[in-house]
Amino acid sequence: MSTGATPTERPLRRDAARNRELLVEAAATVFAEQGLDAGVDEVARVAGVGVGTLYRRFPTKDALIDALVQDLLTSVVAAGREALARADGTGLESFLAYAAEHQARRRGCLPRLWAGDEVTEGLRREFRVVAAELLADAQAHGRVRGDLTSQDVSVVLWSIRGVIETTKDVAPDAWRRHLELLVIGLRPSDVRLSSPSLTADQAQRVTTPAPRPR
Amino acid sequence: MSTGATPTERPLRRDAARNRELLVEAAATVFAEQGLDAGVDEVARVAGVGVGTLYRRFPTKDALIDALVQDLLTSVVAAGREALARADGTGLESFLAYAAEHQARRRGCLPRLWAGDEVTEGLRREFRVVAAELLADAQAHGRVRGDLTSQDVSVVLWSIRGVIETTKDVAPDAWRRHLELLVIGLRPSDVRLSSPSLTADQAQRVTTPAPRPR
DNA sequence: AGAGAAGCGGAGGCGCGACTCCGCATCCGG
DNA sequence: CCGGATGCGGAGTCGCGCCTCCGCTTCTCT
Repeated sequence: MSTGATPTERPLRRDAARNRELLVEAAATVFAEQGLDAGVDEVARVAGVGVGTLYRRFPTKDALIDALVQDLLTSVVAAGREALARADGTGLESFLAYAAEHQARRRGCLPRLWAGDEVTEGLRREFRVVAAELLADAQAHGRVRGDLTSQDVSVVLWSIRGVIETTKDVAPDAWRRHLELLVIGLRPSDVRLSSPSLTADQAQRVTTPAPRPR
Repeated sequence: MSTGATPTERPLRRDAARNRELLVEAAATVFAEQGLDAGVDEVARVAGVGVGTLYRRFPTKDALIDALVQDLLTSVVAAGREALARADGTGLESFLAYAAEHQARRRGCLPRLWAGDEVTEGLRREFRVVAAELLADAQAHGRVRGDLTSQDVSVVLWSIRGVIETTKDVAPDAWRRHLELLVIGLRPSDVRLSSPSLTADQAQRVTTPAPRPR
């Protein structure tokens, strides 16, 4: 605990704070439009600041991307907690919709959303916890199959990611119908599943690749 | 017609033909393990040839990737035709399984599978045709919802892509269970879908981005 | 077996993109 | 209203990865 990681280190001058916002916003836009290998200079240009400014606030391009990932994961986890509070079995479904919606909005950082980096790993852990609780709630109310695991919930979002990344700007809403079909598939049914779920261990390792190759 | 594009231009010396094979194989491996921005030199190294050899056979890195895409699309389309020949309504399901399986095997080129390049666009067109016919067959036998469109079939594969890319080496089979759930969702049901399908036009534009930006 | 075509390797060139540096501008407490 | 601290910009550096080039090797046809 103590003075964790993200907390305020010092107030940051007013203009500087504003520039930070501009940068994050610009990064979201640029990466969404051109993919993660858009140039850093382009992000700075769109934000209307110099590259120097960018690098003073984010020591590295990766750090900038991580900021986007943090934004996204934070609001998704928060939404999950909220949905969970209803405790009426409908939380899981609306959570999936919410999470999908936000993945679409912040599609720029999707390739890094589930792919490692210890900074954001804590948030992903929280995500897993919330997902498990939402699933338990939905199962308790008989709204989804009993043989689902919390890993299956993650997989749903990974699949939505595929749809979003493929349909990109042409049809930014294509994921909606897909999610509807998928949710129907999650409902209790007498069809047995023959393939095993991911284990909790595997699901965790998916989000934290090996040591430090990249 | 005439002497199309892919057909034999000249027999190619035996060792050269073998090297070409080695290169494609190496590319599949390397790109699968390290992603598409693995170095060209690495591919050559794994294939056991020099970069010069690689570039004599494939004028550009993109051309090498396209070769992988062609491989994949060709066998998927072929499998689709075969499944269609059964004409008993089960073709769609086994086609999806087959296509998913092959996407997993050739996961190195997934980011380019559905993303433009006029060379492979012809194959994607064939894919769309086969998918539509398989869907019609399945619907005629009452095995899937009547309100599905052939675009929905494509979307299923795009979503599988997301699962494969995310679970990568940790759990290369994770997509199986997901596909099972998805297929259940495709079955006829009394739940109405509230989101519209992609239009045929949109689905086509997804696979052929703008002019020549990139 | 010999000749010439076809193929091979890998050292470098070249361009692009992440990051650094430092003289100048802007903010804000007294 | 002034001075020092904080922040800014963008030209330049550096490394990396795609691709070229050319002297040598290997195949194949007679």
